[in-house]
Amino acid sequence: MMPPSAPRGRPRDSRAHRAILAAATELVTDVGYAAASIGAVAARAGVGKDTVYRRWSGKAELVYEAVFTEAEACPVPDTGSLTGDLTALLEALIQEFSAPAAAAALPGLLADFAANPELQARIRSEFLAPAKDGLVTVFERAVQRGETDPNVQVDLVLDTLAGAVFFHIGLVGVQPSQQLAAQLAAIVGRGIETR
Amino acid sequence: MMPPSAPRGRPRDSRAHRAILAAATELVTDVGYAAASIGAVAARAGVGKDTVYRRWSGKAELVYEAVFTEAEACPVPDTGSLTGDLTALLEALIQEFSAPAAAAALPGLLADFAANPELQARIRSEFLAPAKDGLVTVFERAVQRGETDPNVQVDLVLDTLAGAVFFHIGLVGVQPSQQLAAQLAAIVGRGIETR
Amino acid sequence: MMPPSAPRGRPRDSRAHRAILAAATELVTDVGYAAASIGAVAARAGVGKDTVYRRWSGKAELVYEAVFTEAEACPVPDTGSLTGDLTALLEALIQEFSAPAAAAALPGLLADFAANPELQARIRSEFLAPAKDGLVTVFERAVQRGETDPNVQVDLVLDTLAGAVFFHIGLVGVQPSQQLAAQLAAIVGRGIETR
Amino acid sequence: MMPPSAPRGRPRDSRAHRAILAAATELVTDVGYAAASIGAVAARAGVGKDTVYRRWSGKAELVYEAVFTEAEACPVPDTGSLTGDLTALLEALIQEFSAPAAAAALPGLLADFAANPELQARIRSEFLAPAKDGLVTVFERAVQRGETDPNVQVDLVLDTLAGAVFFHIGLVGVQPSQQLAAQLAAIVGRGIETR
DNA sequence: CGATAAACGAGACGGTACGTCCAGTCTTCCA
DNA sequence: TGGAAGACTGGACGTACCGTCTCGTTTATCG
Repeated sequence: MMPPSAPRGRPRDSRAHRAILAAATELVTDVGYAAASIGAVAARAGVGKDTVYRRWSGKAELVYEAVFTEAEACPVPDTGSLTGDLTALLEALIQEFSAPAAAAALPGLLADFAANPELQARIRSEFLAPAKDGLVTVFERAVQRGETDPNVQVDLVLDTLAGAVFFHIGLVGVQPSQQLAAQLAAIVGRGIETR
Repeated sequence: MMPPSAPRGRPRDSRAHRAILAAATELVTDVGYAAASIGAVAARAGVGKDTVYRRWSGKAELVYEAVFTEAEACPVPDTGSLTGDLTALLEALIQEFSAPAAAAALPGLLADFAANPELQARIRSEFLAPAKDGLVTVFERAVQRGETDPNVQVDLVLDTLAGAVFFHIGLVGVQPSQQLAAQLAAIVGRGIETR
Repeated sequence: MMPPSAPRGRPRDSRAHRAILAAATELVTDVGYAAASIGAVAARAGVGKDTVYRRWSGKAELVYEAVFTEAEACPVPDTGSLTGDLTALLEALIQEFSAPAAAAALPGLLADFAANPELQARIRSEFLAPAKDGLVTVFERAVQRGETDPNVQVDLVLDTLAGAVFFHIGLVGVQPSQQLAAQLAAIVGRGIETR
Repeated sequence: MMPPSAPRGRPRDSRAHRAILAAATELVTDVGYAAASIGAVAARAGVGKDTVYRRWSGKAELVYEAVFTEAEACPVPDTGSLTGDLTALLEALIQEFSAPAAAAALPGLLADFAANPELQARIRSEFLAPAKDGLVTVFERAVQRGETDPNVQVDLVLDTLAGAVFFHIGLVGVQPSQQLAAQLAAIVGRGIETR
């Protein structure tokens, strides 16, 4: 096993790292994803452009990390019912997507990810991974309770929930109502219940 | 009131109009939405840039019209059951979204629409309008059959269906399976059925 | 014969052309050749960088045209003696080389020309062409007067005179004295006289 | 007076010194002066950039030392005639200037020296110093022989000879002919002879 | 002998300029 | 007047160097 190779040369400055992420978040929130250029992020962070490109290969990767890596560590909900669990999951998803920076970044960010085959693969494997983990756990419990049967298509349900929230909030620009999570959970939950 | 105003001077050339739309469709399909510039569209159409800007105010409007105005005139399905009708609607939607030009254009196009308040309003009023009309009719019939109750939130269901298809095809890049429409219709249809 | 081909499209703006040349001359005089960037020239001229690159392919070409194209149209001197004619030619050369913009530009400019094979050819054919024409005429008259013989190596003499002036003024940075032209003319003139 | 002060700390590595000079010479010969960056020299020498900057303050100083410090120790010629001595001096100068590394470096190197007041002073005091010493000696002998008179302007003759060779070889790119030294010596020698 | 100090390789740092591309507008000639 | 051509200003792109700095490591002298 290769050890992480002796780290030679001057180590990267973590203050610069954080300053860039903060600047990216602010800039996207202020002027939008399309108008936020890497040069402007670097300038606001008080950093050279190379220092940005050394860490991220483009705007999409940078903004993704800046906006969607607060690792919310939200515990998988366990309300006792499938619909209740889905509602809780959706509430977290809605909150994440409707945060100012996220709402400003999402459409352009997803477009850039979708346009690049290498990044496209990361949409499922990183973007949706936490949600999927939660969803799998919730389904396992529901199967044990007999609420649903084991061969539910988790990926399809995940795309449906994420797509619904993204379209509703990110594109159509609707201010998410209090009941949104419950309403979506009701539709999808009942749609996959046994019987 | 001004009558349609005596069309003074040389009338616009409809061949140019069609050439531009065709060039836009080809270019988006070939190089993607982001890399398709207005200058390149004009050059491929054998047209000056101004001739494009005189008719459309930007890439988003142009590509929207080029890719999504084949007026599919598809009649509202009437299969006798809510799930059947939804399946038919979804099949049309999936076919539309997975056409080469549409798949290439959608993410970037929606991002540009979402970023511009003026265009954002048109996502619902134009993009989704035909689908919504069909959905309303289908629901009316389902209410008459007693399959569902009258206060279904059409817009929410519409966002869910469109979002699911967009995420599945446009972003994650999944080749749409034969059963996709039926599977989605089953989930959502059962989710809004009475009882 | 191809006519200059119908000049289609918007013609180039001669005001921009002149503004760029003026800005280049000023900037070279102010900050020196090395520190004068094309971007700075464009900015000072109130012009986009493309407008510069559309006309000149690099800093060397631009500065050459800006600094050395005042077509001095100085008539070939005819003082009656070889040494007198050479003195007059050298006075013109010294005046040209010691103008502020020229003195600031020359070393770097010649270095850039020398480094590029394509430009290197132009040093003789353009830079030194007017001086060479004058020198040839002066020699013809001297031959007729019997002062020198016909097989003088004009190019070598030209390199010697230009090199001497360039080294003295351009490199060593000596303020050219009043007698410089006469002194050089005396050395070189006597060196090529018959007997 | 401070003695050379006990040299504390690790002494400089003379292998690195030589490796840098060799790398600089190679690089200038291979890619030219302008394209030879300090970073590239350091990399080729297997050395950190600081190790270069610790010894030389810039590319000009480094390349000057790399290319023009073979201290050729050529003895002042003594052929018995002014023209003969000049020919010998010029042959040495031509050989020095037309060596591959020197020819590649000269124009850019002189431009950098000329652009920096501090370095400009060194052109005469270092670059031309050996040649000047020889020239002075040659002139002293010529005066003793009665070939020329004592108030010859050595500096001007030096600039003329060096300028002629530089222009002929360095800029115009002429392959130096066998007779070049003799021809130049003939012109300048006769030009400063008594009578 | 251990402390101290400088040089070393590597490479990250804030900057500046590069030359290209595109946006959206303007200006010319031709039909 | 419409249209093709193409020049216009402005600005972002991603790359390359600049000269400085900060690491961990090595090699010397000095107390």
